Amino acid sequence: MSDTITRLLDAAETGIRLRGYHAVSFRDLAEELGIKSSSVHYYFRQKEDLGLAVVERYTERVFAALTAETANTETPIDYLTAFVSVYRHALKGSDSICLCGMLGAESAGLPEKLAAAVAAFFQENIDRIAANLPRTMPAKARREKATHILATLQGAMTVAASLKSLKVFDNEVRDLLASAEV
Amino acid sequence: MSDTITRLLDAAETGIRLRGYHAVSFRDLAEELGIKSSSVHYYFRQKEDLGLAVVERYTERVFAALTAETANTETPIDYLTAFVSVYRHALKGSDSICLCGMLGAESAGLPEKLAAAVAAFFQENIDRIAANLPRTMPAKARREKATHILATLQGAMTVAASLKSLKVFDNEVRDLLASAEV
DNA sequence: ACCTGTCTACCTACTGATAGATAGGTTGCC
DNA sequence: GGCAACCTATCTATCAGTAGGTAGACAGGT
Repeated sequence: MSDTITRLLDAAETGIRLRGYHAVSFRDLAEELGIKSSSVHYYFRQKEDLGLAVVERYTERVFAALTAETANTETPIDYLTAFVSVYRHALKGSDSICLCGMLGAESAGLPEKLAAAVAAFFQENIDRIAANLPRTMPAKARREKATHILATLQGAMTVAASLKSLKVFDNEVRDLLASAEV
Repeated sequence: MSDTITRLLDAAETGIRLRGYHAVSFRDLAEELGIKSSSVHYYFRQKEDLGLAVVERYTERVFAALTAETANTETPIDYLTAFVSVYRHALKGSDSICLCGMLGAESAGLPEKLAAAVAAFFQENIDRIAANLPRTMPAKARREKATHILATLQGAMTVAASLKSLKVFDNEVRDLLASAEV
């Protein structure tokens, strides 16, 4: 993948995660990269294409990290701990919330395909968590618990970002893990 | 308060909660009301002023509802149940997330005062919840638990909105209340 | 000769914002 | 009572700036 595309995706991702989809413009991205906005259109015909590419790359990256981090976990609690640490790492590194946490909030104002990609990201997260909850729980309960865990994670990032406190996120997560010790 | 101001605040609040601050424009608001965008500026000199007014009114309304709903609760679990139902009601009525859930996510891209007002809203929520957790818990633990509850609530709304499922929110909340029975 | 990546130059639509006009209502004073 | 002054709520017209998007030229590498 060309360097410009990577830099473009990086800048767009950062912008969306910090300020939202509608606050990111081709001109700003171009300026950040030292090129012209028409050159951005060379790579991404429409803004929607760029947004889709950002979500796609993000989804792949997160799931790759999730797969790697949780590879050697044995108990549900180990799995969750590893799972959560992936998100914490993301929050810590960039001081911004989950890309899909932002886009999920904005979803009513997004192009349909983009909103669908975000929903798919959430669903996949839920499925993965559910699959690693104790086998003793009924499938439905696992799904619901998994949704709860994802929602808490997303909400923790939002509240932590607003209150500008990474500690808020950590406390969240501790509570989450404690309550998961079924 | 003049009818136009009320309608303006209503339209702005709906727009922000559905699509975000940056996706709301004076022209769209004006058109919705059947007036000109310059007339919107008559009431709110700058967009920031409008945003501030929306947050202010929302804050007052939510806390008034919270105060009323939780007035006759006795146990912490009763309090939390009532607390959560205020948010559920809001979600159900409008199919949109908490105003401050949206603005909190966008906070890095908002005028400073607006971001501060949103943070204050979160803090007040946390304080109220914490004050109604069991007295047996140490103050610090109560603060953290309260933050956890608020974050879950906010996250549940975001995920529910993206997956277009009110049920997601209900499952969240059930889990939340279950885990709160200390 | 073609392809890649970038540029200049431009378009239309929309942004938040301002100036100045207007019509109608209210107030205060002689 | 009548009139001047002011206020309210709206308008028209306009601004500079920015949005996303397009067409066509051009340089360099294959």
